[in-house]
Amino acid sequence: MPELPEIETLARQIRPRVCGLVFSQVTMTEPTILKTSAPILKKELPGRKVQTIFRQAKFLVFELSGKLNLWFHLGMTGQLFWAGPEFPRDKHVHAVLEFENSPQGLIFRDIRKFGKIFMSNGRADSWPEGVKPFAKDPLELSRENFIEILRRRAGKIKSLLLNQRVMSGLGNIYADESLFEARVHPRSKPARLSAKRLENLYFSIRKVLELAIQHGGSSIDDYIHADGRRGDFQNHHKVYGREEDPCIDCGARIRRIRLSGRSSFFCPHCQKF
DNA sequence: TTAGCCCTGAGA
DNA sequence: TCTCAGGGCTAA
Repeated sequence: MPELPEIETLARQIRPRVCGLVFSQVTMTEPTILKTSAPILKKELPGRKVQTIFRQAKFLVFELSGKLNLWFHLGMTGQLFWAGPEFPRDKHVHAVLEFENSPQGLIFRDIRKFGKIFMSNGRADSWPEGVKPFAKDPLELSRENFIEILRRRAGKIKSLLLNQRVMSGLGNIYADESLFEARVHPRSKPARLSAKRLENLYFSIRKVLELAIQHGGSSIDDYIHADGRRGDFQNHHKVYGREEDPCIDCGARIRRIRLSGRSSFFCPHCQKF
């Protein structure tokens, strides 16, 4: 569930706390989370300084001294937060990253274990081995690029928005919210939508993402901030999770359909093909 | 393009 | 005990 706004929020919160710190000790208890061997990570991280932290697609990337980079993907239920030794190490805590001269460290906790930690060498923006590069996100894309990318694809608009090789950053929640904002039906085919409507969708996506970042993301089940607080944007969802509720615009009942194996919430009256 | 898989907790 | 939630990968 952590999508672009949630990862961006985390990056902004973790950056001022962690940049400049030097890793001291690393504890890994769940091998499936780690896409780099635990012994290598335990050996490589201590002594390295965190230089920058940024978001790339739905990944949180730490650029370290000595041309080493640490990539986090939170999957569905992943949490990365700043806590001291008093925080209970329950069975869902899979990694603890500690720093020199700091009583607090970073805890990686993930109930469903869809999250992953990767390591890469060289430039911070070069993708880790074994990860097929993700596409640009809608905040990076120009309006012209956005329209061109969608127009040359077959398939339904919602499925394309969820496909991280088409564009990255959107997940089920923000795809539904953006399509509602643009009044576009999730089963629409982009090739059949006018340039004007695609342009409208482009600006709707950016508006929804930026508003969600301002609200610190959405906390539905597990997503929390680096300090343990929750995001607020779930209170502003207009269609996601609102099946049978009245549309805030026209009063029609919000419907739910299955698309790409995911629930899609939309207003059958407002959202047109 | 779609189905199934990974995974766990919540709710029926 | 069964079903559902879904990010991203793989196989058909």
